[in-house]
Amino acid sequence: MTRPRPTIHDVAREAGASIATVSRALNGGVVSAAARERIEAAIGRLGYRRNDVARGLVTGRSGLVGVVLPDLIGPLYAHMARGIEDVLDEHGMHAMLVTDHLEPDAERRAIELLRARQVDGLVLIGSRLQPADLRAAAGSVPIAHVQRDGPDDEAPQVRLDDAAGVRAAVEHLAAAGHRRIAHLAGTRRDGIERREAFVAAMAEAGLEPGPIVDGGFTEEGGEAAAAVVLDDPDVTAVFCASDRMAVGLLHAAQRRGITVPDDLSVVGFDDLTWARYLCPPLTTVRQPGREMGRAAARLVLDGPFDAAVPVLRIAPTLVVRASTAAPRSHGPAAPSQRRHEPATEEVIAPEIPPPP
Amino acid sequence: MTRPRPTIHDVAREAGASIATVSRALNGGVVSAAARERIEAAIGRLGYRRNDVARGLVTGRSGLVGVVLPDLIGPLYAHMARGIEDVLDEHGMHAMLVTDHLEPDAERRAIELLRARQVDGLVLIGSRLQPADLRAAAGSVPIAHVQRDGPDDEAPQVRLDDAAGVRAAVEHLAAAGHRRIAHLAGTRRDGIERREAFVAAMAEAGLEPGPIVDGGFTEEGGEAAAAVVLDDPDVTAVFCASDRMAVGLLHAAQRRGITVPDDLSVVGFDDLTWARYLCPPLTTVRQPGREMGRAAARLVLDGPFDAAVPVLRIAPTLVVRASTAAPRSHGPAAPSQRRHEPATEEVIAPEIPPPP
DNA sequence: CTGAAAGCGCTTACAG
DNA sequence: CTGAAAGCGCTTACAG
Repeated sequence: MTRPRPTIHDVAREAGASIATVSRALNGGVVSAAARERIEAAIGRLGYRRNDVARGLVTGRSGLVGVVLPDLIGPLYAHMARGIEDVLDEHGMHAMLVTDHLEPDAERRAIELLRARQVDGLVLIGSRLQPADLRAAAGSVPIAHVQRDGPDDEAPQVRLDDAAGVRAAVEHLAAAGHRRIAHLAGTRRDGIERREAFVAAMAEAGLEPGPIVDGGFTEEGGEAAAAVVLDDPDVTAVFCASDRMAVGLLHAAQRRGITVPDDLSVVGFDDLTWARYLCPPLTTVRQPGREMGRAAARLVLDGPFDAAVPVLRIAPTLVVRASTAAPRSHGPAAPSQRRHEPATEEVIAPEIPPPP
Repeated sequence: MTRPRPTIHDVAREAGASIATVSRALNGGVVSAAARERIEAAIGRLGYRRNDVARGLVTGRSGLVGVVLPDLIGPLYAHMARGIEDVLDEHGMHAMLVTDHLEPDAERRAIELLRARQVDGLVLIGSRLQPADLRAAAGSVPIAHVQRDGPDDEAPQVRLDDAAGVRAAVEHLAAAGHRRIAHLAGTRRDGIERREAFVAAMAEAGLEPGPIVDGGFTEEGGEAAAAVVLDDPDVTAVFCASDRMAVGLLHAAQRRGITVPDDLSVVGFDDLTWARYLCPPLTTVRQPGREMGRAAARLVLDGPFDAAVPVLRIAPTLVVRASTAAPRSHGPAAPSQRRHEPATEEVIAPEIPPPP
């Protein structure tokens, strides 16, 4: 059972053909019916499987796209990976996933490793490498970014339309009657974009932005930042730049006896798997990870359709659950919003403004 | 920038050495200091990176371990993958992940694909292939299983000590005073093991098992199965074979106005990321996915230490949160258990019985 | 339609 | 310590 695996030579001998003919049979080239039959029989008898590594060496294509992502645990990244696999599958290609845990050094190593394995392309999720370092590590391998964290480079990228998501959230809150809305912000590039979009959306709604506090995107950060926000008695709603911070906020509020949404409305961002399971179920901006992954994979395989527009924006949707309601000063909210009924949710796709 | 990548020949020419010497320098062989210096300089100038695919072809080792797992979305599988990567990293090796979405056909294809890429080993998570099919697909590539779903084969495997986890859950419930405990079961192999362990643990506690209903491990299944269980007025507690079924049960209970844990105690299984976020936070049996992945990776790299014990059992822990309390007939539970305070949790490591 | 030959980018005895 | 040569398992013009 542990005898050396059969090679194309073994098949050729067994079938009474040359290896060139076997190779053609394997790759759908022109081969007489008789030869094909003998070869297939030999393959079956020997249990032969082509060595794709050797094949890749001569064809110069590995059929592999390298994916470097922060981790596999965050459901958002996993969804993106799934989207990438969707389109690679259609092309008979496969993904090789390497995690970098948000460390630039690990990111560089991951890229070099992938390059040494001759990947045909690279999808980088949340890359923070500087353009020069990136190019040095990746050489001439084509790249597509998803939600790149570092400054733009020449590679095409797909990003969430963060501003549209923020606008939908703020409009939802403003329409419910909230006037003083706080923001828990994150420090990455998309956090900054969301923060700026928050200020802009508030202005559009004719409102002053409430307190803006950095929560670093994490539960703990959200919990710490919550203190500042909850001390402001005029704040009736908080828009968080991530679901993880929203959880921290929810805990902090509960500890202080502040009831959501009666005393405070909370909106998250991402719609992670568990957002619907929170107490109360969280109103949040859903990030379509799988679609973003699909778009990136297409970008890396086909290149951008229009090199002049290297950023492809994907539209998020607002998912309205039970963590938002009218502020107390407006009287009790409708009964349907008082119940924490996870089954009830409403999805709002924000209007995407036409590209400038 | 898109000029062909430099090869070992280019480096040799640039450094005035032979490719054999360059190869030795690259692999830490004996090379004069002068030569090594010239070679390193040449590598830097050219931006050379070794082609690991070509290297693998001659060494016969790819440095890759193939991992086939149901999906990347389930946090448990992601943790297992992380554990596998932990130990591969220590060995300078890497994982190639392929998902099969629980379809045997996809599993077979995944294995063949991985074999064609010359993986040095295979870790199969939840494999359901028959031993013969498995061997046919994998050839002579070493295999280690994690929580294998199909019947045992000759490959070493790591499994959760399901029975120990079930026992801890049942003892916890029995100690709280519950007498009639129902079980939501799953149909996979580990579901069956948990079901049998449930019956055994109830007997040990001197109790008749309550109703046992199949919920297929899913939220929907749990919700459907819950109906049967909730119709039994004597049932005061339910032990679910998965957190996902527990969520379904929680929803069904809420819809009927049954309060957890006041009217009903609920225990889950797995401790998925969001179990602590449920209403109320879920008492559950934590499956140490990362450790299980680590153990499997060691198994596939080193082989089993003792071929006579091909099943390595990993101990789970019971995480006590707010979804369990004394049954109502025992009077109101302690106040600390009435509050849904996610911060409060108690971890109980069940005693692992010595191997027979 | 078929086969001999060159070559993909490396490593590894084997001589020197 | 170093280099020429063979070979890993394939594909692909090039002749026939």
